[in-house]
Amino acid sequence: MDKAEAIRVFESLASAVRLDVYRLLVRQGEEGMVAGAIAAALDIPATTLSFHLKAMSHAGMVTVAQEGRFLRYRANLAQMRDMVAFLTEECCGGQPGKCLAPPEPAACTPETPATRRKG
Amino acid sequence: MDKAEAIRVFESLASAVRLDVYRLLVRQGEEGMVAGAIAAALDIPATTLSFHLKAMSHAGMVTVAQEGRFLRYRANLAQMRDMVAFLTEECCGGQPGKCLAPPEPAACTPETPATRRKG
DNA sequence: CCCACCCTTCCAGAATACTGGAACTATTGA
DNA sequence: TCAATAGTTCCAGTATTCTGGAAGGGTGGG
Repeated sequence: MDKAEAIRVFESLASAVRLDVYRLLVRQGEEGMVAGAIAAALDIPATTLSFHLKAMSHAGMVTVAQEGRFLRYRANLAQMRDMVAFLTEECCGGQPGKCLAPPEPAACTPETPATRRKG
Repeated sequence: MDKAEAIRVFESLASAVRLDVYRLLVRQGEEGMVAGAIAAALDIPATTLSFHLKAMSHAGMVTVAQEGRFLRYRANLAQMRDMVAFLTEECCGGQPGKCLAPPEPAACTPETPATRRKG
């Protein structure tokens, strides 16, 4: 991820509407959501939502797939992880010792039991 | 970190100027930088820089300490970690299995126990 | 084909953010 | 106290983004 893309990612999350959309899609997981359903769930006019979805899609934070007349949007978690890696890189590159500690990846614990720790 | 604070954090990183300032401060580490030095390094007018530093400070992304006539700014890495935790929480809360895998904390290798908890 | 439907793009007005010169406050040194 | 320095706030002009109605492009059912 380069600087320009990182900026687009941050812009994708830097407003209440966009953060709401993103969080909604994250909660939906793989199922994602059709544009109209997002608009209904968040009570946003279609044009306004489309404006934001376009920006988020351009930033790679969401993916879009056509299903007949519908457009299904999904959160792209890989892009978020890349963004975190970008920030970590920023940090560690100059000051390894002062970098982010691996704080608690256990909050997530996807499938590696080795990463488990105290609750 | 609540939603409003998260938005401020993202706004702090969503422009080239601010991202440049933040990265510069990260590279400086604990030493930080005085406002005038930042302005000189990045070739930004004092007023413009002050505008952005205020926003970043309000978001908690940088800290400021007075040293005589000077104001020394430092990147607040703890806030960035909290932001990452906020995003992770978003993700894991609804879909633990599909959450961010612990990608490679080894890229950092902090191993300083002092950096474990946030200050 | 034709229409209903879903969503997007177009566009203009509103709102917000950015920029930087001038003035101001705070601190230091003489 | 006075002058110089560091940085901020004030303020205006400029630029950018956001908003949502109207119109347009695809898609599927009849």
